[in-house]
Amino acid sequence: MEKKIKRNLMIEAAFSLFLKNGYLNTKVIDIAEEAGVGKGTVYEYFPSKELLFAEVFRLKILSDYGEIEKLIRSKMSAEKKLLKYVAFEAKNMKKFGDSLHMLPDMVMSSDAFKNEALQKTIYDLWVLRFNAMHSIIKEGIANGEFLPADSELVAMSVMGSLNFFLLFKYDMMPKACPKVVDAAEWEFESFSQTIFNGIKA
Amino acid sequence: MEKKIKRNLMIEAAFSLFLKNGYLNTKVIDIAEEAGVGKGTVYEYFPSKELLFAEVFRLKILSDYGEIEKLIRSKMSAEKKLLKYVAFEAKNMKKFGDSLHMLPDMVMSSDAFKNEALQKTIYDLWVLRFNAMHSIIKEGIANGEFLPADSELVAMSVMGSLNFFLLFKYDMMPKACPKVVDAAEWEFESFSQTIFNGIKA
Amino acid sequence: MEKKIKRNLMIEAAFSLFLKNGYLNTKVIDIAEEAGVGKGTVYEYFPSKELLFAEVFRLKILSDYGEIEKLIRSKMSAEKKLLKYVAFEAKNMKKFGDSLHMLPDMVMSSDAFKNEALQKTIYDLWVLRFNAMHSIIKEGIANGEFLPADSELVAMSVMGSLNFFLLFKYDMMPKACPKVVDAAEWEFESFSQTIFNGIKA
Amino acid sequence: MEKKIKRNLMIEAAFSLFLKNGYLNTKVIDIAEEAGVGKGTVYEYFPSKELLFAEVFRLKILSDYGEIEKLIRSKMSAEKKLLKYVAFEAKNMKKFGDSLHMLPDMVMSSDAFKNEALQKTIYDLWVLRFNAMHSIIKEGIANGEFLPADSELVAMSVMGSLNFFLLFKYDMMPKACPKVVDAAEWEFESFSQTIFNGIKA
DNA sequence: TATGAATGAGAGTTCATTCAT
DNA sequence: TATGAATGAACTCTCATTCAT
Repeated sequence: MEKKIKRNLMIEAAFSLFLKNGYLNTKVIDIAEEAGVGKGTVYEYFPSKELLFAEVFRLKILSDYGEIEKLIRSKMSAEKKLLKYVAFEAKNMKKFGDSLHMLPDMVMSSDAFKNEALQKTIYDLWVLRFNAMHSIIKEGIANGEFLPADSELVAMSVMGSLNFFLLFKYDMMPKACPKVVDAAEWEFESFSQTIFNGIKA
Repeated sequence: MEKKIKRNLMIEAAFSLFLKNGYLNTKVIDIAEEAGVGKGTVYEYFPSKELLFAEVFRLKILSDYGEIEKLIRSKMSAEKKLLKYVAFEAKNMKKFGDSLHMLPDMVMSSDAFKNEALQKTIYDLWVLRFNAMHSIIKEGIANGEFLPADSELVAMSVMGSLNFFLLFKYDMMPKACPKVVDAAEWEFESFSQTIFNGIKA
Repeated sequence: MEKKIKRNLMIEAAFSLFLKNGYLNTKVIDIAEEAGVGKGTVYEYFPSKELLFAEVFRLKILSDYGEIEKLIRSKMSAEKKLLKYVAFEAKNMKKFGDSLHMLPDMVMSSDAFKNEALQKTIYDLWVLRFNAMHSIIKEGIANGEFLPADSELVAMSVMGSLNFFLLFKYDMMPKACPKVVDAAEWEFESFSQTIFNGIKA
Repeated sequence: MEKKIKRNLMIEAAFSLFLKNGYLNTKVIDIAEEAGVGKGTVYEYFPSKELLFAEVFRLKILSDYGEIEKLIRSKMSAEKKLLKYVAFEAKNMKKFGDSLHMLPDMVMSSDAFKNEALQKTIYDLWVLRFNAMHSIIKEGIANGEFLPADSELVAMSVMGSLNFFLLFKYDMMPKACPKVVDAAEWEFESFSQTIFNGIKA
């Protein structure tokens, strides 16, 4: 039990530091100190910094997506599911708060990662999310809620739209062009309308 | 003239290596050797590896966006402009071929970059693209082609959709789930339909 | 304890090499090898080569000057104090033996040093020595042992005389004009006579 | 003739920069630019940076000491000669103005210099100065102006006193302890009194 | 089990000097 | 003769990982 606690301490420390400073700018010694353990101890629990990242990624990011499974299997309408999914992703983003340095490492496999398994893990998140979105879309098309179309294509389009909306809102825009974000108090519902109705008059 | 040629040689060498192996995995000596010059020569032309990247970014990525200005000012319908813009971005993606290791560095400012000017430059590309999309959308809404809505929100949504579509198609999906991509011969027109008409029946 | 020993090993190695070859001609790897440790180890104990020098300077040069305080506060006559001080400086010089390459770095802040704190430390030694000399002279003038005069001026004059005498005897002359030194077996007492009595008949 | 001018331009540029920034912090390209010539041109006139320094040293520092010869051979009293010599050295110091970074390189052979001939040249200046002082002292003792003593020892003592007085006043003290210098408007005559009369009451 | 001292491969950068033009 | 583009040896410092205690 003690062991589990110490392991968790390190996961949390790593998560917090990766988030705040990014993977490259977080040193193993920083993690050890933040967790209140010795540097060597990190290597008792994780084979390398990279695999520690993999574990952080799995536990702090991937794990949340368990909820999605339930959402997919629930009895709501596809539209309702889509709205819930959007809310879920928005919630995920928000929990990172202002420390989004990790995002690039999280959403795309940085070339700082040499470990192929880790690269795969990161890409797997995309598959997982894509599959979730895809099944909602497929269901909506099948039951007539959504316009008939290539479901994979639509899923990709919607997911892309969603992801960039979030990324833009929380990461890029604040850095690139702070004014835009402050000015617009975009609502997710409003965002959803565009998805649902398209842009054409 | 000679000097311009040698400079170009280095830019091309760097671009090619950054693209293939990523920024971190490309050493200055690699670039020098690829360009057929001495290591010191690289520093005669560029003050640092980071600023060489900045120049590669500016010349190989940003420069193409000059075309966009013309597109925006042309007399086409907003819908036509949007389709052209989508085609333009798709063409850009394609030119990277199969070597997309640089993409993460390109689309998001890697935490390997300490130079703030460089970080800004990368974010600026987002602003540039966003502004292009935004003016198309605004124009379409103004002339009744597009549904009335918050133009910034719609622009973001469409751009996100487009970007992820491209990124997915060319970078992530091939790695994460090769089958999906090979199977579906997604057409950009088809993609555009979803954007224009939404998904709701 | 072990740690103190290893630190000392490095200080001694650095001191010996700086002394023999000078600061610039001593590489960090040389110090590490001389101390029998790895290159990285040097950086575990000292933040930079320059700050290692600062530490060597502090421990091997500055520390000795603690004795001076005691001398100043003792109950001897000013003349006796002055003689003791001269002997003290001579002893310091002698301990460098024949390896005096470090002297220029020690007596004047080399332009190889960028660290301002280090430059200050080196200059501070001059202040320390000046102050010691100055208080001896002031005391001597006050109690009538020495001729009334501007005490700072006299202190500077005496100290300069002393320093160059030592420097000449041990560093410059042997290189510039070996014969002079070998021929003359200058005595410090004899030197002191000139200081005390002046040169005028 | 043209050639002589260009050579001089470089000497002056080098002198000025060595003086302001020190030998190590002056790059060959800086000298070339300051002199308004190409970098390669420097090497047409001087075999190396080090030997350029040697030339600067010879022309800008050593050359002045030609005057001394005349002083020595003149018919003044030894005391008068000594006073003149002190004034001469003071004048030399003053001409460096506030840019005294070069002093350490000038007065002691920096370990940045590998060239033995250069090291010898620098030490030779000491010999030259020592010999000048020595012959004045010897003369003074011989004709009864000065107290009988070991002339070499006295020469060394006086020269040291003088040198440090100047060095202290112009280089060290301003950096180490600016107040002392500003406060005391030391006069050279006053300094000479200490030399002549000693300090003993 | 926990530690942190020790390690050294590896990378970016500098700059005196060379040499083709 | 004058140039400045090209060079690469050399050096400091970083930090993930190891391993003796």
